[in-house]
Amino acid sequence: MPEAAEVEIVRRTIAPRILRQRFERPFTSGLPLRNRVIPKAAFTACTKSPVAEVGRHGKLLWIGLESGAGLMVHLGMTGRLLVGPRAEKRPLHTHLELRLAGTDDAVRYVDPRRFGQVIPFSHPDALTAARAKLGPDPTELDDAEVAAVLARALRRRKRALKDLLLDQGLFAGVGNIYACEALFRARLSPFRRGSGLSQAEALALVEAAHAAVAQGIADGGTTLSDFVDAYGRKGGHQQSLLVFGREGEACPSCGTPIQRAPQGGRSTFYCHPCQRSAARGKTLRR
DNA sequence: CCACTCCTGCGT
DNA sequence: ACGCAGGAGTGG
Repeated sequence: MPEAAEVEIVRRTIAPRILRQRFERPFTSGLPLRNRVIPKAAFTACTKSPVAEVGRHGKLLWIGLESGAGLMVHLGMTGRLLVGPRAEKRPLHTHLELRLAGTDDAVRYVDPRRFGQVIPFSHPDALTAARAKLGPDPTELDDAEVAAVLARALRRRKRALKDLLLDQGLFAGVGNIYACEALFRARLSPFRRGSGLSQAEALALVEAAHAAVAQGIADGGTTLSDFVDAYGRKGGHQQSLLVFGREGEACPSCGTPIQRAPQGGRSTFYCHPCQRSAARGKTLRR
């Protein structure tokens, strides 16, 4: 559900509510997240010092404490990070609750499918290690140097552009929605190989990924069914999606019906005429 | 590259 | 009843 834009909205809405606050009295559901059960005791280090930072890199969100300990959060498909009155009924599928000391509020991690993760850490090295596996975040792709490096990296890979966009080691935070949107914006076929791109095309794709995610953030994120910010409010970008989820609808550019095709086990939405394979460009199917 | 896994919920 | 879902990992 959440890609970089949605996670950024969560970060922005939760940060002012928890910065300088201290957690206490963790509650855990005891159910595994991504097949792992985290014992409640593992969260006690998170109750010793106040929140110093709420950060994000791609889809990875973290809450850093003054002590250097903290929590990494990955929302998976259906994860929500909510803040609100602890007197309110705990939502179904709440797997972690941390009360905010001296207030009536609590932070809750809610995740029906349990594909997400909440990982406590006691030293910031753990965070550094996790971030080291990620490529640049789309929000930093307006940096000309970062964009050029990434464009060159794209041209060295043989995989299909759609797969490359979903590779978190290349574009941290681009998921299925924004990958489709970026390819449409750049007018590139999802099935083309990275190695077939010209430098200009590769750069256009990087810029399109940046623009697509930036628009998603400006619109408060995309809510297809699950996404909400830390206050439980839905996003608005689903109204402005150009191709994602619009199979059969008219392409906003040429009017041809949008196509859907399986790719890498997931759905790719695109406009066939607008996103042509280059005349000589090798395509992976289609 | 694909198939399959982890889960719940929703729309047809 | 079945297919599909914004993610990510594994194993072939």
